[in-house]
Amino acid sequence: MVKACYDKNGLKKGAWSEDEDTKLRTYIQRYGHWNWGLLPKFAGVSRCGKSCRLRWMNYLRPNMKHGNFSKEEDDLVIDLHNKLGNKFVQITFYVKTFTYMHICTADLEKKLVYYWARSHPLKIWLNPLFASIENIFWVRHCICIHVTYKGEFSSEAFLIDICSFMGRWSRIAAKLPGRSDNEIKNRWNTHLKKRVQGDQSGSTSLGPDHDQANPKANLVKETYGSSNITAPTLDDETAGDFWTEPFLPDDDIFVPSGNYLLSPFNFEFNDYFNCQSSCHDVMTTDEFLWSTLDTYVEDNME
DNA sequence: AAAAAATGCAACCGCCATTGT
DNA sequence: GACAATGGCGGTTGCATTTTT
Repeated sequence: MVKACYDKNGLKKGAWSEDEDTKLRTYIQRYGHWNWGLLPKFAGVSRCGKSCRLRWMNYLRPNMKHGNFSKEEDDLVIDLHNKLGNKFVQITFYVKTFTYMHICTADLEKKLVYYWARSHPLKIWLNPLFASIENIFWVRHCICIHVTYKGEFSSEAFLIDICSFMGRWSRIAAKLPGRSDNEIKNRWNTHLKKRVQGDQSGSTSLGPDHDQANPKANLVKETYGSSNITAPTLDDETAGDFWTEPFLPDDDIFVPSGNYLLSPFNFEFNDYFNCQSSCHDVMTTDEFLWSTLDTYVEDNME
């Protein structure tokens, strides 16, 4: 029997009872979770909002799986953990906030882009003599930046995946339906970490350039590989200026033409720099980009 | 059978990001 | 820009359960 304990505000802590679960589940299914801070009071649960949120997200949500992980799930967690080992905070494209505030046409888009960019300042490395930003807008969880190259009459669209900024466990959980980030984290810490360490003992899976003290540097290496592209850094003093150097490699291997789907943090992007020819098709899926845009328009236009 | 140790996992805590004013 | 409220994440803890001695 779990002993009930209470915090200084008289709110219950510790394991949830069936009665509490029922109250919380019933309330959220009927009214949704509009405000976690106020919800417990309305749901009749003597818990803090954070505790309610955690209980819902990790246990009470519909379609949550419980119990043992299948081998496929374990393998997927290991694989994704290997790829997403460090939380991705590397920003590849930068745009100075005010620069595009007037470019956005719809107020909603402006607001969304503004709030996102305030915390994740973007900067695109463009030379105004050669290119200009045509439009910036919101497409589901992505920001789409449409650039036109002057003189060449060509343009391309950069689609930046905001999910790239989610935490590691959340990103893994997104690939495992029915599993919460907390559950996956526990699974990793209690089982999979040992399994992986056992597999790796005596051999290192990290590259010779891997710098254990500097994961960010590794990420840059992994992202840009051995190409001549200069990875912009958040610490760069010049990063405050919009009109900086063009985001182009020193050689002519990577010359943008046509419309590219560039999601700087997904695996296709990384692979692209490592094996440009074989991944070219993935990168030039115009159809995907424009069908996504069509969906966005359908969803948001009268 | 009982005690000790190990394990697993739900829940908590603190920090930081996000959003509103 | 400053501040406050809220939300989300990662690391950790505490306790129930299982395994070992």
